[in-house]
Amino acid sequence: MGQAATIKDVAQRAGCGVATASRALNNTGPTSMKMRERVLEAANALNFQFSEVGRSLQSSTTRTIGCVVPSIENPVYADAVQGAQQVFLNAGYQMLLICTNYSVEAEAHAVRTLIAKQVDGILLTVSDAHNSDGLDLIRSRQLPHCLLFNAAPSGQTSWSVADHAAAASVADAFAENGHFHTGFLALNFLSSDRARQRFEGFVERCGEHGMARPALLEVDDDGNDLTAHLQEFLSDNPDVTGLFASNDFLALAAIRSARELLIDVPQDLSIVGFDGIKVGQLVDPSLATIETAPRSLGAGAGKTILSMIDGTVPPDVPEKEQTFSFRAGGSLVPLSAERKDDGKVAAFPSSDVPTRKTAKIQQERTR
Amino acid sequence: MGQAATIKDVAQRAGCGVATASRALNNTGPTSMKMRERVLEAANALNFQFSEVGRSLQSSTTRTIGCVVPSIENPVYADAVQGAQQVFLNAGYQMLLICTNYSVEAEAHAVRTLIAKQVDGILLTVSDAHNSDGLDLIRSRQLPHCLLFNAAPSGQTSWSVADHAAAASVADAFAENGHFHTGFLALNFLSSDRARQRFEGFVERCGEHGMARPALLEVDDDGNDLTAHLQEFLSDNPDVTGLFASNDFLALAAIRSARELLIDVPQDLSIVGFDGIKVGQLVDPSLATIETAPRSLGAGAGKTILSMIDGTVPPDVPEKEQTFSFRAGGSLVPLSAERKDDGKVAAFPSSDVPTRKTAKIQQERTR
DNA sequence: TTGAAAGCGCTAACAT
DNA sequence: ATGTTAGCGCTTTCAA
Repeated sequence: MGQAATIKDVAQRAGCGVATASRALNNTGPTSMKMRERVLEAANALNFQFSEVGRSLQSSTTRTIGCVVPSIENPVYADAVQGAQQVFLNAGYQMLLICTNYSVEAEAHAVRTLIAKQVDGILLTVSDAHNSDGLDLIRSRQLPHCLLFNAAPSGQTSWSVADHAAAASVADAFAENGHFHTGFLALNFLSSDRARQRFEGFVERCGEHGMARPALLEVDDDGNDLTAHLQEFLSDNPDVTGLFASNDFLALAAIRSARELLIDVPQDLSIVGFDGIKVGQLVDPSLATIETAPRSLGAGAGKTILSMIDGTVPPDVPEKEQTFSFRAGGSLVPLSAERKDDGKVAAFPSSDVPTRKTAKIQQERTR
Repeated sequence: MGQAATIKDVAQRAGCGVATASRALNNTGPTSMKMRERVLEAANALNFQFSEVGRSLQSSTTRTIGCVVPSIENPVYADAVQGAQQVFLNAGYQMLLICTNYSVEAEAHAVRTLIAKQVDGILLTVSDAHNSDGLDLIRSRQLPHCLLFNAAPSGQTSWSVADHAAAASVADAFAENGHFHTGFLALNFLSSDRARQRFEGFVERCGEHGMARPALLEVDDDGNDLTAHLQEFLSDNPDVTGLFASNDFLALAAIRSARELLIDVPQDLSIVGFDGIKVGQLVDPSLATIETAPRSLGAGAGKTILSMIDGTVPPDVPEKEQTFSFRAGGSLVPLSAERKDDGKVAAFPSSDVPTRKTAKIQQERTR
């Protein structure tokens, strides 16, 4: 096979015009049995394949959908992307994937690229859905699009986890287990509106439970020296008995770091994650976490885009409460009697007043 | 912004011919300062963006590369894909991603689709590199391509782990630790030439060490009832003290299953994985495994494709020995004295003759 | 039932 | 320095 055959070659070999060849190959318009066979045979002989580029130019449609996510190294995005990709494939669409590495500039650039490529729609997760150049660009072009993981600003569809409510349910879990002094561990806090939502939801519900205001432990690097940060954090906040990590990887890393510091999880410190990645159930102690369904979200968002493109009725987004569920695990246990202090604290303003703590705890943490 | 502006619109507004507009916008060919400015301004005013489809049709190049992998739910592929994507992006190429879910039919279909989309190259992992319709299709079109993870059939470039050698080094590790009766745990054995390579390499080296022929435990489902399979396997092969899983997820699942069966890992059963995924180091016991660098493989394969496209000299593929390294971990320890039997066994043929075992072990396994 | 031709957006060869 | 035009592969009028 030398150069790729075009429809012209097929027509020539079949001894007919290109229009006839097109009609025969596409089953569009009338064709005599005889002609049809000759064309099909010619196409076969030449190993003919349509060029989608030519088709796209003339139809101004590419059957391609762009997908922009921060990183598929995070299984949450990977699963979502794959869910969407599957939906697209079944509908005869292909997916152009761009990872932004949590950079807003990359987001905007990605969108520009996708627009240039004439994608029929864009599926994307942005850093901040309320302030995104990428999104603005898409809107100005009125391109079919759907947010994924980001809560939609207003009236727009998006497939996302109810981060605020989910995080609140973690506060509930801590409260039920007697943990009133908690911490929130976050990575990429600034580059993820999801993490911020989770923090807010967590803080708010903690307040409603009369718990101390969660202390924030923010790490920027890849969590390599998390151990040092955690140690400092715990010595700064000796009352903390429960830690909520903004994702499961961080939670797992925190468990490891705690182990290094000879802090027993869950006896000395309970830890809860977020996302519900597979390995969370394989480890010991198993990870208490918020279980989410990234693959379904991706698939749903994919279907939404497709329906925007062909004008059919879009699938219903799940109810807020359906987007997550608390999953119990060995990493969260009731506060042991010896670690209990006087329980609930006063209102938030006074929450940073140190509460009583036993010598034993101090010892355990510093040995 | 209503309909997307074309270069014609820009030319019209700038009061010049399309060629001039094209030259000005692309910095190709001569243009007077005055014209250039007017064109740029017009383009700006109209929010003009080139249509890559038009460009592609005329240049018969799409600056798009196809990527076909089994599934990005597996972090190994996800990392590789992201590594490649990054390389492509830096070179101004986009990536069309198709996941095959380990189906060979999907592989061929994906390749056909990518050819129709006129991709400039294809990066792919196939089920069996020595018998792949997808690969044949690509070859018949003489499309630039590069295998990823698959060992290349002959003379072809591929970026892959030296599975055979890596698996052999696992046999070494077991031997060093006194484990002479081992098992091999595999998933998707039939749909992955990698898994088969690993098995072969492992078996071969075990033979060289005078170890018993590894018993094969193959699971087809998603490893949900792995526990039952493992139990049966261990009671069928009571001598086995070391288990080599064909990937880290399986290894982790095996550890969990062992725990359910009240088998202590690593005291009663040592386990080694493959891939070196991140969480392996976060769990307890940490996972002994073969560490690989999927991201680098993806990036390397990406660079190879790009160099094939623009005719530059391709990067060197790493030496076999550089593609992996054994990573020690808590899941593999020396065989405890009480579990030791008479050590080395005879030659392979007689390896299925049951060897002596202490009552204690039996008891531990069945309690 | 078939074919000729226009045109999708762009670039490049050629002419001015 | 600039404009005109052909042509990339395809579909779709419009005529025949």
